[in-house]
Amino acid sequence: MPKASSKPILPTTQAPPSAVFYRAESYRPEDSIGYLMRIVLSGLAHEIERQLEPSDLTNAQWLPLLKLHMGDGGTVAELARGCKLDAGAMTRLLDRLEAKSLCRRVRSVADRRVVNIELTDEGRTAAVGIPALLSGVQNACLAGFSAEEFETLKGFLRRMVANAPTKLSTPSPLIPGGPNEA
Amino acid sequence: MPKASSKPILPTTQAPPSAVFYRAESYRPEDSIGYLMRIVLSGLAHEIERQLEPSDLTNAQWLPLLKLHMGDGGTVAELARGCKLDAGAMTRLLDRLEAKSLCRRVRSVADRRVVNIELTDEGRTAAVGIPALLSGVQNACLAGFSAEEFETLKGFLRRMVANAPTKLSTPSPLIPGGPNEA
DNA sequence: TGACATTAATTGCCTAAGCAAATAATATTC
DNA sequence: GAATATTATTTGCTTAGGCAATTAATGTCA
Repeated sequence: MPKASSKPILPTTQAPPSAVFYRAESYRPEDSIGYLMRIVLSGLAHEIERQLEPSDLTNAQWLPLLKLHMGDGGTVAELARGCKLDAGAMTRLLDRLEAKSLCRRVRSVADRRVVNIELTDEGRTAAVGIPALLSGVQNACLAGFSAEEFETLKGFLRRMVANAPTKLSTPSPLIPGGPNEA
Repeated sequence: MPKASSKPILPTTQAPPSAVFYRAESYRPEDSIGYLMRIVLSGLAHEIERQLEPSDLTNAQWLPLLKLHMGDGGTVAELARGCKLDAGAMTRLLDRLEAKSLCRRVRSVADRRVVNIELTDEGRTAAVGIPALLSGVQNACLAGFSAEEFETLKGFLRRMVANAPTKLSTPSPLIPGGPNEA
């Protein structure tokens, strides 16, 4: 028998322990920023999906569609990078978009490895409404916030992104090699 | 052929439009709080999963294990509610925990419909380290924050939770009467 | 008591995302 | 120029979550 977890979890003290806001002895999940952000995000996702219903899009599908519409990536690999998804996941996501006639695959002639993704007319129609939808949902989420609080919040979030273990955080921006040239 | 999305998305103006921080014309995904929170959360999840590796737990599995350890829910339905998961998802999650000998199912004698979930010794061993792990990861995420900024951030998040469309946000507290917002 | 409703848990079917391997096309290097 | 490396895409396997239907046990009520 493989026996799963015989040894306890190591503390692994890894990052600058500058701040000590949470302690094991008094830890309560519902006070944690992870828990709170999870609830906010799932609420946003739920509402976005609800409003997307008439256009037959899911919460996972609007981002690649929007990227395509903004001209920000036109191949599987570019879209996967832009949406921070696995290439395989993007392939299957595009399968579903293609099945709904929202986009089509066109094999590149310049480099026959790449597949260019093009929006269909239906795809364009579905895409144009997305920014308004996202704006509305997020504005509703920020009801009661002042402009200053909004800026403060974004600053906090950006600082947390910067603290993230340089993993999946941003495609390339602040990594050794070079800043965001994309 | 059903033809997916012939009609554009309706604005659906739904909530108090008190704040207008995002506009369709100038919408940029990477400035949105949803995008930023998604990056922070996925960074947290990634690091948690990395540190959970030696204990053979996944990011989806530590919460029910912790709930069980804290005595916060001992049946499938209670755990599903506490983790804001579908009952079916919880059943299968427990299948995987049970396969790793971290918990076991015990049919209740008082009400033979319910299944009581009990931690095994291995499950308890795996659970005790979780609060320290979560505290460490989230403290690292908050590196550079002052105590006051930390409180401000939590306040912002709680206000966004309250603004969420009373869906999935909190299990039941304020649903029957109506929305909690002013 | 007996028909009906409710609840708990499970299962099947779907979307979804990660990882690894396979395949095909292009680059690089000797 | 041929062997090798790299890149783009796809596919199989896994965990994961939502929704709907099913089954079993318990409550309700006329």
